[in-house]
Amino acid sequence: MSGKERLPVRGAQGDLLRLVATGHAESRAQLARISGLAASSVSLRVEELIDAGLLVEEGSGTSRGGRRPRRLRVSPTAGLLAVADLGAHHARLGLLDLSGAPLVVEERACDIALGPEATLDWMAASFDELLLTHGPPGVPLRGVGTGMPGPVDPASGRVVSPSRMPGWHNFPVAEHLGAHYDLPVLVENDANLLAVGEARSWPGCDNLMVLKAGSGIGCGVIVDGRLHRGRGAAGDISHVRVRADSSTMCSCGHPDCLEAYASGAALMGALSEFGIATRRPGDVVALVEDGVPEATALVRNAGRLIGEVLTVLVNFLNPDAIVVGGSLSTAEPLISSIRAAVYERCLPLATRDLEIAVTRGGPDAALLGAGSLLLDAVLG
Amino acid sequence: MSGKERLPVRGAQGDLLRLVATGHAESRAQLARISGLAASSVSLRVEELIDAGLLVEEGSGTSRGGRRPRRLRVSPTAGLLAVADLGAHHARLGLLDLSGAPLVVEERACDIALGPEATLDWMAASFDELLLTHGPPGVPLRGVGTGMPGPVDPASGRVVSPSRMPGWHNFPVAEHLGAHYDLPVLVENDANLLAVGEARSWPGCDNLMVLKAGSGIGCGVIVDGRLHRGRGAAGDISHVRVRADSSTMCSCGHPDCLEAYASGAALMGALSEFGIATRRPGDVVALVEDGVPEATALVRNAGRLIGEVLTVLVNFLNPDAIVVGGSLSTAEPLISSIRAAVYERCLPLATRDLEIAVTRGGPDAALLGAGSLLLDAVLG
DNA sequence: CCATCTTCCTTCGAAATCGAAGACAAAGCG
DNA sequence: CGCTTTGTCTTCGATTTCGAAGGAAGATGG
Repeated sequence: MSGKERLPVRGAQGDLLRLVATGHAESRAQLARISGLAASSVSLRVEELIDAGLLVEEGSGTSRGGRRPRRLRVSPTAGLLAVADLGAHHARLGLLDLSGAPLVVEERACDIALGPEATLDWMAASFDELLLTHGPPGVPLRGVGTGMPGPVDPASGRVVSPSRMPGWHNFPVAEHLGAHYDLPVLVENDANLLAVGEARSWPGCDNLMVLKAGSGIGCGVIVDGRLHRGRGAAGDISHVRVRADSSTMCSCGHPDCLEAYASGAALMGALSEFGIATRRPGDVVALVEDGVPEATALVRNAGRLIGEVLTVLVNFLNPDAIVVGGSLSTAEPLISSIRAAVYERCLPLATRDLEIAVTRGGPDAALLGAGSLLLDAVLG
Repeated sequence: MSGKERLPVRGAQGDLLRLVATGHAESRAQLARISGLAASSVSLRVEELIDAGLLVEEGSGTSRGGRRPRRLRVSPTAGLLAVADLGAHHARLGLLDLSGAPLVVEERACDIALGPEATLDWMAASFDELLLTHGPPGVPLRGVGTGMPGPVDPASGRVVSPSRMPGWHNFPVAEHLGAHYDLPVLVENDANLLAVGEARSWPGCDNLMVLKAGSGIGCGVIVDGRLHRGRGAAGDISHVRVRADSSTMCSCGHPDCLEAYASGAALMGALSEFGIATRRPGDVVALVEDGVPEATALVRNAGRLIGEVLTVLVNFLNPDAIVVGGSLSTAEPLISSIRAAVYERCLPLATRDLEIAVTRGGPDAALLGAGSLLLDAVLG
């Protein structure tokens, strides 16, 4: 593997490179405006970055009434990032260039129940394979990152108290991956990565709640443009008590958690009581689209419960938008019931300019989020 | 009035002065560490600030094994801030020096129902009086700030849709005060000011929820060390739906809002149905301390309801601490029921290091918060 | 086509910042 | 006491950044 050399950027150069890489700026003038540096300083540093082969000039942008800007891009040869989004039974793996744009993305079957060592070694092998088949020769790997379907302590890179990951509790994921690669390693909760990825598609929205509705219910929170982690566990909404007709026990030991009614797993369980078999949350969406009334009713109820929980959070956080992602997000009744509940019950002041919408970032949003966070680590 | 001259600080000088003023640093070495500037640059700028009469050296600090730092303080002659915390029937008014330390604080009766013009003119007159009687001669006023018992749009300085402030909707408070003083003017929600003030007493806690339990229920949110405003309305928890035995309509038009059960006003109303008359939320606390069972039961129930709402927010925001302030905060049963509800129902991961405590900042915390935010405006 | 405007980018001297080296001042310890 | 350790603060030359001015390149509008 060719690529243990550190990126030769520091200080202002790193800032500028990051701004271009993350898509916040694509001309010298924009860089000057956003970074706060003087235009002359920007020109100097950009010159150096181009000489170092990290940036390239590529065509010119559009202008309304002035000289066209010379568009800047991160050089395709500047480096690669290997990123993954690990799910219970499958993982998305990809290579990104240093602008965070994907070169390859593949979805592969896997099984996290095999335990951390087996899964992470499989992941590393998959990365190596991707690099071999799709990595441009001579372009070094600069960082590795992955999302986990459970709580992560980002400082130590460990998974903590995951509910659906037997054998993973307290396993040092970052350290284990770091043994394969002597590079910056990022380990983060999957909903958080989704949130960071989505944030790129919502310019101007500095405060976002990004719901991931799949087998479980996760939520990533963007405050002031940055991922909010709290003490490491922020974003949990799945164990909020909801007002339900019946009374169901959640795996956490409390009754009537949101997760016990509105998660994909809960919906699948409820459907099986009607004698309807499903294998994954996406099957529930298919049933809804086919007009199966039991499925529609269940999804609608799930949306209402989620919406009622969001009500509290919307009044409290007053975000710019709520974004719904995850495999259940394509179920139209889910999002419309969420909308109805939120708009009905929240303060007008909080919903005045609130947008509630499905993912804009596409299926690779979480991978892009991983790239975005990794860039911060790589461009120190 | 002596004092329309701008503070002659800009750029790095302002940053350094702000760090000393807010108490984040009190020596050159600390300034260098926190600001990120080189020690030599810090020394240069500090020299200039001392020459300009804005900083003074005062004694020396403590050291464990090295030369003692020369302690820096903002000069008492650098300027004054006039701050107020407006309540429904009384206001606290004070003068602070530029380190945010109070020179005088007074509590005076007033009535916001008289309308914005009368109230704000009264406030300005009170400020002038304080300056005349307590302001050191020759020390200029640098900024004016006030807290409002209702939602505030901080950008425009207007009060929006206040529930208990007839005649104030959309009134340009900042502009009106600005007509008296040609100075930076700050207008902010009272719970937000309390939160900022409290944050000074919770070093190391970057994420705080500060509850203000008085006639109403407000909440200020500190995320990443800074006040979170969202789109301007963040922090509302009073109109969350709670699980109550009966069904009560709230003034906002929805049933079973937290405010309808747990606010000081609601408690007073409930007590009057028992034939117990109270005039202010503090009277309820006195009844509790006297062991009046109806009062204790009501307060305990209020705490439980508040705690259940906080449950959701704690899991979501994962803060370092919940601070309870406001006139009801001294009622012991309130805080213990809040604690019980939160610790019982929240995720262990979220409550592991969570502290739930009453105000540390004392009665002037909101004024200190106003000072803190004003400093940011003054030391631009 | 030409004057005019806007925006982008560079040039160059002035100013701010950095960083390494060292002076200064105390605490800890034999 | 002297010696080491730790930490604070200043000096000074090298580097970086700033900002004003102007050149470059295109849009706009007669």
